[in-house]
Amino acid sequence: MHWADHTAQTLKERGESQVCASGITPSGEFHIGHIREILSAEMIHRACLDIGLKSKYIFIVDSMDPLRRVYDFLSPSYQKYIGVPLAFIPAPDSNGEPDKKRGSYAEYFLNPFLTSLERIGVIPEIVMNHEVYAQGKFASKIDIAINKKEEIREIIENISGRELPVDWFPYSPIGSDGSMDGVKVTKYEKPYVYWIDKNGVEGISDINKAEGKLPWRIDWAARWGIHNITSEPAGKDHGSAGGSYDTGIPICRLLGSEPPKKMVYEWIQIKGMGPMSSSKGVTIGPVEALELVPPQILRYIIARSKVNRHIDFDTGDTLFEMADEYERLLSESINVRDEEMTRRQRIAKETNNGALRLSQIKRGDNPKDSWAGVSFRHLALLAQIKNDDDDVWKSLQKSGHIEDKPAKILQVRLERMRNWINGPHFPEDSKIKIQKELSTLASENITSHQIKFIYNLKNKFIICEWDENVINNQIRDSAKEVDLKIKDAYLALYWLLINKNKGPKIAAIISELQRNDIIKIFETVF
RNA sequence: GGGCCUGUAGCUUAGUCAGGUAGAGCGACGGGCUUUUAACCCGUCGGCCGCGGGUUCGAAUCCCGUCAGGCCCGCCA
Repeated sequence: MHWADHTAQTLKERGESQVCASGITPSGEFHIGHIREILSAEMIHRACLDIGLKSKYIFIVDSMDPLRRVYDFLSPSYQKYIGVPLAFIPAPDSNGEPDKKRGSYAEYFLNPFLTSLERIGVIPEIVMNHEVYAQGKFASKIDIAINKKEEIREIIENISGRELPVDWFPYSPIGSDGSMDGVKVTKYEKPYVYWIDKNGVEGISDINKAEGKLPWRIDWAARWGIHNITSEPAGKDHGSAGGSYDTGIPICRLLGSEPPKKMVYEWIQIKGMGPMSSSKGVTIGPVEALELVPPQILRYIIARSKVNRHIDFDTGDTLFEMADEYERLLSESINVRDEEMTRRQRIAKETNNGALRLSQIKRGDNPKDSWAGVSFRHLALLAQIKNDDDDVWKSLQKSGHIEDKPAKILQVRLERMRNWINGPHFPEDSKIKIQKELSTLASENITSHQIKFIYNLKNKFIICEWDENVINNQIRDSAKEVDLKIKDAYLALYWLLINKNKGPKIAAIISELQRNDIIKIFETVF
């Protein structure tokens, strides 16, 4: 069974109605790792719906979280916003300067991410945490937290092993300058928290308004109750022993609600895509990823991996493998009869089908409709040797991949493929590089017999029609005339033209190149 | 120091929760397609399931120990 389905089964025991949630702090650019946070929860949500439970998926934006430090992409003028909730800070302009016209810091980073989410079919109910505070929904939790301050302190100290300062208080009011740093609480009289900030200014915060917030560990535990969250997968940073998940569970109960069951997912790591990018520290964002990869396959990368396995995301060979695996599973699903399968094979099939189901953009879409019918590798190859899309389609018709016109999904896929090939993330090994002259490696592998063939072929190439079929016939004729095995003839051409011992149809490559260029390369042999 | 996760074929892994003859893909190799392939089809090779012990009629699976790798415990998913 797929992990999301399994989780849904477990949740069913808890009740008919589920709320799956993710929470992310919009402190900077979103990246591919956040996709796992989102999709882990969203797939559980879908799995719940699929077994007939009621479920909703909410995305809580930690807009009330303070700016921690001045990040590299921010100008030093952000210094004054440290400790200020991200919802109340202006967004940076292209120089990293605060610019009030751009809206809030939180929304500035959030919005493009939401666009990406929509493209992978994730339409969450957005909850801006600062609004929840402003609506007074945190008030009762804040009140309990303050009244049970010592119990909470004990939980955090015992479980996390961390010692809290003597003047620790389970509520951080916003000071006179907007920052929560260095604000000391002096008194609590429901619903008012009295304080004195680091500038010596005294003030009052109303717990019914967004005039302060609960510290992270309590905030998280409180929101589980406020939104009735039943499932919230968390990153391993929160999940490790003594982390915020472990303290959150008893705190949530103390605040009067039943917490979700702990679920921890592993990180996505970005594997270097070759020496160039890894040293430059290129990270890949969801927007960028979606320009290369079809949305179903991006979802599949998350769906196929168990939550506790880390994922090496890279835009090189593994992307080929995952994409082709997706295609293969789609076309395979009718292979074996169920009764002929062993228990293990059945489990594997069930899990795979679950992954495919959850990889669709819209819940309920038939996975088969996302089948392009051509492997990534093959398309990558055609895209490189055929500059015109129509020639790609012709080639696919000829090879029997498609019957007549390419489906929309295939057209889009080719477009993305061209982006990938022309961008920095395409793996070197998969690139076809046309040689300018005979390489040393090639000269070591070409025999005198093969040189005779090339000489013969050159003379034909000077006069023949420049068409793929004609060219191919010339190659075969040439080989026969000098009594060379066809296979060795092709081998010679591979070595000479792309410096490898194998490759795509060589006639296709040659026909895409200029006659004169080919002749020139040939002449470097003699 | 505390803890989590992982270790199965050259590579990526399924199977571990509910113990019952070790599955798959990629790669490699071979063959076919009377036109080559990084297309397509067929086949072959390849695993002391990290190591040692225990429980069991039976262990990749449960228990104990051990080694190796990755990661988290300073609000970065």
